[in-house]
Amino acid sequence: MVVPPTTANPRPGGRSARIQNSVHAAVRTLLEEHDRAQLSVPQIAQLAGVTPSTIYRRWGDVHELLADVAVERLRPESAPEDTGSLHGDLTAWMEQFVEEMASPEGRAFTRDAVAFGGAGRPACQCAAYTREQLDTVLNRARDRGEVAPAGQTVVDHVVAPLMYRILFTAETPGLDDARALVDAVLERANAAQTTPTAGI
Amino acid sequence: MVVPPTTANPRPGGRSARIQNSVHAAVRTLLEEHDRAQLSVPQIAQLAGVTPSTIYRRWGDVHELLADVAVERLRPESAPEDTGSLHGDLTAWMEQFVEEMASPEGRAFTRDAVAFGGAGRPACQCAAYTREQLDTVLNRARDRGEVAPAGQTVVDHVVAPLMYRILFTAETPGLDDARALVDAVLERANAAQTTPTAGI
DNA sequence: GACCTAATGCAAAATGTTTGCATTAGACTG
DNA sequence: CAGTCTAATGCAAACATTTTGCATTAGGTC
Repeated sequence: MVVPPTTANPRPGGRSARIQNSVHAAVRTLLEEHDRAQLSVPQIAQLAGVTPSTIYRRWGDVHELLADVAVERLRPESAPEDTGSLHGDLTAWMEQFVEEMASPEGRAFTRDAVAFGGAGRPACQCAAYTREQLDTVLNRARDRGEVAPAGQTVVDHVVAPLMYRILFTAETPGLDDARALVDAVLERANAAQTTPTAGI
Repeated sequence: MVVPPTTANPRPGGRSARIQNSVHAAVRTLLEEHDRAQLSVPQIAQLAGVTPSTIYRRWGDVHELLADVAVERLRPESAPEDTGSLHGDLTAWMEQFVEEMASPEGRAFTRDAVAFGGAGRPACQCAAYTREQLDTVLNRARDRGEVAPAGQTVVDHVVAPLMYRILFTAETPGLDDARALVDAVLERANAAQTTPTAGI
């Protein structure tokens, strides 16, 4: 195996794209019923109507294919909703995020994305999606004149704790966890603004 | 495949233990030179001096074996060092933690542990190790009469942000990142103690 | 419309995985 | 300490998956 091109699609218009869609669809279908552990390339190939060797050549192995499907699945479909305030926007977005990620399917897809970390691509892509959505919310707030924490701060103290629970513990974070973390980070941002350079 | 017993060892005294050690050692050896992707069970079996079927029966597949090795590798070897103060203890421990986890090998082992999440065992075990070490440090501080944040708080706001960077981004968190997060969480704990029920 | 490249299908070869059965290590009992 | 019993291992054959060379085809380019 050399370097499988994965998602990058040199000929997006034609057969390659059709096959990619077909294979992705087959994987999603099979995942609904079968366990991940007993998901085979020949099986996927048959449902997708392609030869196994095609899958091996394009994706390398099942895990890279799963990671590819996971990234597609975890890509946000729309911009975060505008509720009129930072607190509202962030709460709404994080609630949706947790609901999506903490579900059994979300957890599994996230693990798929993390697991194949060769060059760190799939997981990085997911983190980039998240960061993009957050920055949209935060910039919108700044445009309104609200005080907004840095994007990195929100990732560190809201997203990261939730993802840690999802990946490393058996517990399922709930909407209330998300809300509490959002409240805390915004409270701190406001406190820091009210008392600038608090330490000196 | 039914339910591979994995690490649980009904007969810890004898041959089973020898074989487990031998196989683990073989995996660690092979990982030093070969890429994870081209690591095969027959190869491991040969180096360990066992039959492939033994590995399949005990571990199920390569990934579960890798996860098993990862958990062993990520198990702390000793109690956190006592530097005389919470700030010192926590800083020292987190520095060591980051150094261990952010290295290429640490990242890879962590991914292995997270990837095989069937019942969530391997990753949970790692999180439990971390929590245990943290609680040791925090309880030690409380015994000294120091103000210490809750273990969950430290996990959420120090460990989680670091792990998020390790798993989801290309960046390598440094010792300074760890120190900054520790400083911040302790500062907040002290502030909360100084001004109890700040909100009311 | 003719050419050119890269992706696909096909089939054979190589490799990896599973399984039934015999054997052995080690635990337990008296 | 010997006898017995259980579960783990080895072995080898059956089975499945993965790789690879070659012919073909889709689709982009001039």
